[in-house]
Amino acid sequence: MPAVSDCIDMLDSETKAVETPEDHAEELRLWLRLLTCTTLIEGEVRGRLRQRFDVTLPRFDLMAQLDKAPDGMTLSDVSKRMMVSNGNVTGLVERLVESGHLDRRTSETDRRVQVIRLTKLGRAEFRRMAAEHETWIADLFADLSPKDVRELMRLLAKTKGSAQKSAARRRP
Amino acid sequence: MPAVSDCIDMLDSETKAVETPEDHAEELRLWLRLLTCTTLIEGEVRGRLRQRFDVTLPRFDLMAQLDKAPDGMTLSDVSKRMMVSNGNVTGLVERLVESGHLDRRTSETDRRVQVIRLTKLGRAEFRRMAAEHETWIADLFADLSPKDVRELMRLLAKTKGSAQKSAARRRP
DNA sequence: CCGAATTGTTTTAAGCCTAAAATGTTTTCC
DNA sequence: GGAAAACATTTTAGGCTTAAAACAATTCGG
Repeated sequence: MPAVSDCIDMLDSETKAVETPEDHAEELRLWLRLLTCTTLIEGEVRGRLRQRFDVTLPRFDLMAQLDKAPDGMTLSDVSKRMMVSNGNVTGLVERLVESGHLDRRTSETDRRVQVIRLTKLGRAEFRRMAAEHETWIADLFADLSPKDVRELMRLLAKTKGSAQKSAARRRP
Repeated sequence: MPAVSDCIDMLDSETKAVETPEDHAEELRLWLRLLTCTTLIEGEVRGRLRQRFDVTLPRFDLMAQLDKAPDGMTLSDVSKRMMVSNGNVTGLVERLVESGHLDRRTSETDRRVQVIRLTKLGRAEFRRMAAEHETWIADLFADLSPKDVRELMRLLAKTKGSAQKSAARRRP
């Protein structure tokens, strides 16, 4: 049987007339668990990349973006895709050009734009790492059934949508 | 109708006699989506903390750990809980002691150990931030029904367990 | 009891990351 | 055409983060 205060809360939330301090402990716990999972997996992948290939995770991520774009990408594109700041990409690219994994040139048609591509070396090294990386991920998620995976995909898609809407509300 | 190669794969995966290159594209997509969700929410929370309270996310996270431990924690405890390196905590604590949010003292019984606590100021400021933080999280997850939340919690618990097992397999 | 592991923390070196300001380029629109 | 807005990138200053090595204190096993 619901307590009186619960009924009042329900009325409030329906009428939206009064703001009562609502309980969001469940969402908070969900967020912490989501963060834990990501941190756990990310740390594991970071460590394996370092041990097996002596490469950092951000470098790998950047190369992964470029592998999907044979014609190259602009720094802005990369920055949006990776959801990191512009300045971050500048430095990352600098180091990867230095090590011979990336090729960088100024666009012919718009001199503001820098187009970057994987070099032959970069692509070869990335493919080699990516193949192994995929097995790590499979292993990390090994306990999930195909149905679990589908269901998680669905719920995370909903989560992503929800978060994007919330972000847009703040920064329209 | 399944292709012949699929049947062969299924036999292989049952008998475990032959290693065939299996397809783990779904798990990979799941991992990328998980990472996207976390990055999205984390970035949003980071920005709001900075705008509203001029505090960084790591500082907030550290204070959150200490708020749950009135008797204080050792640096190692904090490091494990936050899943970050020891050296990271050292610097973070340094800055928070400097700003008057934390109190740090050497343990009486074990002179290796540093025990840190929130100061009165630290606790007050944290509580103020935490209250608002909770509403942000609620808003970010607003599109999820209570059932969605429960289901996500369950699947992420399973994911966490799976990842921990996988990590333990590599580093026993 | 004492040397050897173990544990807790700090230091070091390098890289990652952000927000904000600065720089150079293109587009817009009067 | 030219000023103003928008865009792409870099720079700056500061903080975060890691792995590995160094240091300090305790515990363990003989």
